[in-house]
Amino acid sequence: MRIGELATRTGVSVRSLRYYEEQGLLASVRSSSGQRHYTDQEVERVTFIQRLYAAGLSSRTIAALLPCVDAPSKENSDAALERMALERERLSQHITDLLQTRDSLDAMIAGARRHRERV
Amino acid sequence: MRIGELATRTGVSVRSLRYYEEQGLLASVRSSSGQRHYTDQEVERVTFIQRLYAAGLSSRTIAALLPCVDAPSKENSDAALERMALERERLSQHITDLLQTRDSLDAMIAGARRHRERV
DNA sequence: CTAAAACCTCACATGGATGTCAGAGGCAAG
DNA sequence: CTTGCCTCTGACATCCATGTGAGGTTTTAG
Repeated sequence: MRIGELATRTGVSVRSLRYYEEQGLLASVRSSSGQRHYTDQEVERVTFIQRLYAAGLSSRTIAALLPCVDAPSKENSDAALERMALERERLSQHITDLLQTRDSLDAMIAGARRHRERV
Repeated sequence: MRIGELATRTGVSVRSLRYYEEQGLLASVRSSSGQRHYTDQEVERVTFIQRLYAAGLSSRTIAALLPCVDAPSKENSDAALERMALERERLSQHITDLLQTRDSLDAMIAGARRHRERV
């Protein structure tokens, strides 16, 4: 498929897909005229990239991890393993924070509700 | 206390504190010479603001919610309640996504570990 | 064959929170 | 009083993912 279809399938803008390629996160096969072509596999990969972005990882970090997903090997696994564990920890901490924040929000909401009914 | 102390106590830069004030998130009492002064209360408030930032809320949104924390009233509670519920929902969704991402990361890590031991 | 739609590259713009610098004034300790 | 640190405002810089537009080629549909 071409880039437009990948974009609509993943919900990611064409611009972003090109950016991912520029950052080394996403590969494409070029037709003789220079147009990018992708396989169905890439749909999954793009959503995975999006997920990592949502987890707060930067392009650089994602670029460092992806090779390990693609082809786990001695060279990359050692360094990447550590990095993944690190990011996993950061993510866990972040989730904990967010849960706490949600509790705070809930308390705020409950407070507002109480106030409203009292009046 | 003055701004420097608030900064070190909260771990937030002086620059950011001034920015919060500019955005209407944080108030200060000015001395005759124009220096900002804060009470201990503000320490808590700053960390709360940080928490909301970490939850992905923007300054605008935070500014819209905070009045409701400060002084719940008929005027603000009605609109803010809805907004809070909305943000609460967004946050919940985000947490769900992150949990999924963490699972993916765990799978990646497990894969790398397996590979390493196999070799 | 032609027109519309999709694609290409390059480059500049945007937004949001923060960093940083300059120039000036404030305040406490020696 | 002076020295050194803190603070003030204002402005410009930065990072990063994305948007946007120009100018040009390719593909597709009629």
